[in-house]
Amino acid sequence: MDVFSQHGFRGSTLDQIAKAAGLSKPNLLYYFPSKVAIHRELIDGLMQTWLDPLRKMQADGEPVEEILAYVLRKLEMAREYPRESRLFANEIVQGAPNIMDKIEGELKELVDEKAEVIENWITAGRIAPVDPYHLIFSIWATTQHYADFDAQIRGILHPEGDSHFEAARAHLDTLFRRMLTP
Amino acid sequence: MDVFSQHGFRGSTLDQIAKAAGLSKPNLLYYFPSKVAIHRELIDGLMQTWLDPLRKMQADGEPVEEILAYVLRKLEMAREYPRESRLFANEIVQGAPNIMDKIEGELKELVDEKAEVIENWITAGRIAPVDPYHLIFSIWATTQHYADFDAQIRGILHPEGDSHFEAARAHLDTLFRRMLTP
DNA sequence: CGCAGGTTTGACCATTTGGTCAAGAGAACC
DNA sequence: GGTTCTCTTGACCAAATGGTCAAACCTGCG
Repeated sequence: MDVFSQHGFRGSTLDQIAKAAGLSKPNLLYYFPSKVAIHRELIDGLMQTWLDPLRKMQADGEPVEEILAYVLRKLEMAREYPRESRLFANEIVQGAPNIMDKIEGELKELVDEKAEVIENWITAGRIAPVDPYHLIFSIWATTQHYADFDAQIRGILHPEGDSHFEAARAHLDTLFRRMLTP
Repeated sequence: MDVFSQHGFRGSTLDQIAKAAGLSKPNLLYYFPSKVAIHRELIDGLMQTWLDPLRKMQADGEPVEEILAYVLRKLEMAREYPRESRLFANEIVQGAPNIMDKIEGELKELVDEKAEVIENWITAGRIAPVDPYHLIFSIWATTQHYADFDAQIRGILHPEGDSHFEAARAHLDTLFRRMLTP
C-alpha cells in the first residue's frame, strides 16, 4: 500500500514492495502470483471500505445531517487512510484501467440509489434543490482533496501534523450546510 | 503531454512519447537531453497557465462575482485542458517530487496574497466569513475533479461528450454563491 | 557539383525489472 | 532420527527501457 499509493502501479517495483514488506522478491511472489495480483488485491479490499460511508447515508434520517455526516466521515477517511485515497486517485487519474468494471457496476449502482434518495428529499422540500450527482462529486472532490493533494496543501499551509484538518472540517461543514439548508 | 498525463512519469516510456510525437527515439533525444527534461519542460509551461486564473482575481472587483468568475474559469480549464490537469494531479499525488519548490515558492506566494484579499472582503462584510485557504482548496478540488476523475464521472453519468459540464457549472455556481453571499 | 550545417535513424549498450527455479531452512508429524 | 510439507532465498533469465553513436540523409549555398 505504501509503495503503490506513492508511485502508482507502473512506478512501483517488486523490489521496492518486497523490501517494504520485509520479504525477498521470490518470497513475495510465493504469496502473490504477480505484481498485478498484489495491486488488484489492494484495490479490491479498498473498494468496500471506500463505499461504506455512502452506504450508511440513510433515507429515513434527517436529510441535512445525513449528508453532513457523510461529508465528515469522508473527510475523516482522507485523514486516516490517505494512502488508500491516493491509490484510488492514481488509478482513476490514469483512466481507471483496472477498475472501470467496478465503477460502472457496484459504484454506479450505489450512487444511482443514493441520488434517488437525495432527489426525494428535494421533492419533499427537506433540502434545497441540487443536482444529486454533482453534489456527490463535490463531496468526493473536497474531502479526498485533503489526502490526494496533501503535498500541495502542506506546501502552502505548512501545518503542524494534521492540525489543518479541524479548519477543513469546519469549512466543509459550512460549505455544504449552506448549500443544502432549504 | 498525452503520454505523461495518462501514465505518469514512471509509467511513460521514451518509445511511447517518440511514437506519439511522430519521431524516432534518438531523434526525440536530439531535441531533449533526457526524459526528465521533457517532463520538466511540460510542467514548467503548465505552471503559468495554471496560476493565471487566480492572478486575475482582482481586489477591486465585486467580491462574490470575482470568486465565482474564478470558479468558472477553473472549470473551463478542466474541460479545455484535462491533460494538463491530470499531469499536475499525477505529480502532486505522488508527493510533488519535481515541483515542491514551485509550490512552496510561486504558488504559495500567490495564494497567500489572494487569501489576504479574501480576508479583507470578509472584514468589509462583502462576503460571508470563510477560511480563505480552504475556500481556495475547495475551488481547486471541485473544478479539477472534472478533469482528474473524468474516468469515474463518465463511468457513472455516461454523458454524451462534455454535456455534463453545463450541470457542473450550474452546480458549482450555486454551491459557492450560497457559501459566499453574506 | 561539392561541401558544410543541421537532422534523422538503425544498431547497440547497460541497467532495471517482472518473474522463474532449484536448492536450502524450518517446522511438524511419525 | 527421518520424512514431508511449508517457507525462504541466491542465482538466473528474458524483456523492456533510458540513452549513445556513428553513419546516413537532407538542405542551402558558393
